[in-house]
Amino acid sequence: MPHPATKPQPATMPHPATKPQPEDCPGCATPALAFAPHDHAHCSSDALGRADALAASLGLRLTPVRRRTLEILLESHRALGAYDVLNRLAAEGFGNQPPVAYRALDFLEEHGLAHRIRRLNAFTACMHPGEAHAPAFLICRLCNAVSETAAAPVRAALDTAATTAGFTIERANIEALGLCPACRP
Amino acid sequence: MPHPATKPQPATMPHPATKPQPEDCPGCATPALAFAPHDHAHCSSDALGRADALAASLGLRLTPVRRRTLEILLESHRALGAYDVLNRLAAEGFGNQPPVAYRALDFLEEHGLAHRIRRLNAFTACMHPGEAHAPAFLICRLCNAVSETAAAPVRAALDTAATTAGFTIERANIEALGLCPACRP
DNA sequence: GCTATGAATGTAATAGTATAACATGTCAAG
DNA sequence: CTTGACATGTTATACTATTACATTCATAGC
Repeated sequence: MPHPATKPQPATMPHPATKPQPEDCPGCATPALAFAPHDHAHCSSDALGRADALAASLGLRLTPVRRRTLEILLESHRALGAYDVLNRLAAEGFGNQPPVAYRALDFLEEHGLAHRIRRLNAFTACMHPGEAHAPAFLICRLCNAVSETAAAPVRAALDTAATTAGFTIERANIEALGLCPACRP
Repeated sequence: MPHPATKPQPATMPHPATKPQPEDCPGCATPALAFAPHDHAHCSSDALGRADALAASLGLRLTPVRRRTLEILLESHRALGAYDVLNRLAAEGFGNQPPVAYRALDFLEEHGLAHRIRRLNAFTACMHPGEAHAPAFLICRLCNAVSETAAAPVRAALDTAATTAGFTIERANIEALGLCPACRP
């Protein structure tokens, strides 16, 4: 049973990052969220496991809200707005004010368990926490699918440019907007 | 007279992008805004000239609001929030509702005359409009200085990664946060 | 000239995103 | 058991951005 979670999620999942939402996008309407279909339940629990391990080894406090927030991001497997996350949390008995979501999301981001996608004002679970990686995001402008790609070479090029300017990079956001394979004409 | 505009601007200029604003940052408190001091009046009028030329050659309508918006960005030579721009425009007799600023800024961005810096929710004039270029921004987290650097190699690396994923990049935001030369310990 | 047309602007109202500030609770070290 | 650090809950508010509609302006065609 290779793709258990690959059909349209229940009614529980409204939208990635709100606005332009052609749900009928050829390949992206399939909620498999990277650009290729895959066993999401697997990669999800996998990532959660690594998050637990990372928290244990670093002494991070992956409290209930934080862990649940991460699970929510992993389950939906797409970029969620802070208020989307908040609604879910509130429905499950956690606080229902914005700081609840923002604090959890900030924590996750700070420790590399999630990423913030500024173009979408949204957050997404990191698919390989713990590994040193400079994430870059490919965002489909039609279906809003988001894919985190390895960007070591990109980051290297960026570091070179920065060094030339005497600038020291601490964090970088690399976000590309365009068309995913499924949405391309 | 090499640096005509390099002393703290009048009281007219409140702030780049609001929040964390140590004005006493060693080198960045000097309003020379790239990381090195330079003749800002020159590069500013230079950029404006190129914008005019570009508009003429492409048949763009660089109307008063739009041109003035660009001037405002160039004058301040830093990243300005939409509402910063709006306040200035309103003070000069243009409309005082958000769409006035957003429309002008969107126009400028669309035609490569300005860039949007998502990390700061701010906008900055493009320093070399017309030239095909993939801009990358270096943002100092202490003084908020923003520098646009040439990022052709960065963009090339990103394109490679995207192609591998079957993704077609149309636009990209590359933003690095860190320490500028003047703010480095 | 005169008007039809589309683009640009003005304006009001509202939606969406994020943070400050303070109170309360929890847990572990001493 | 107390202290102190961190985490959470909650209120209020600030900041960013868009929708919708009315009006004005420029231009091309008659």
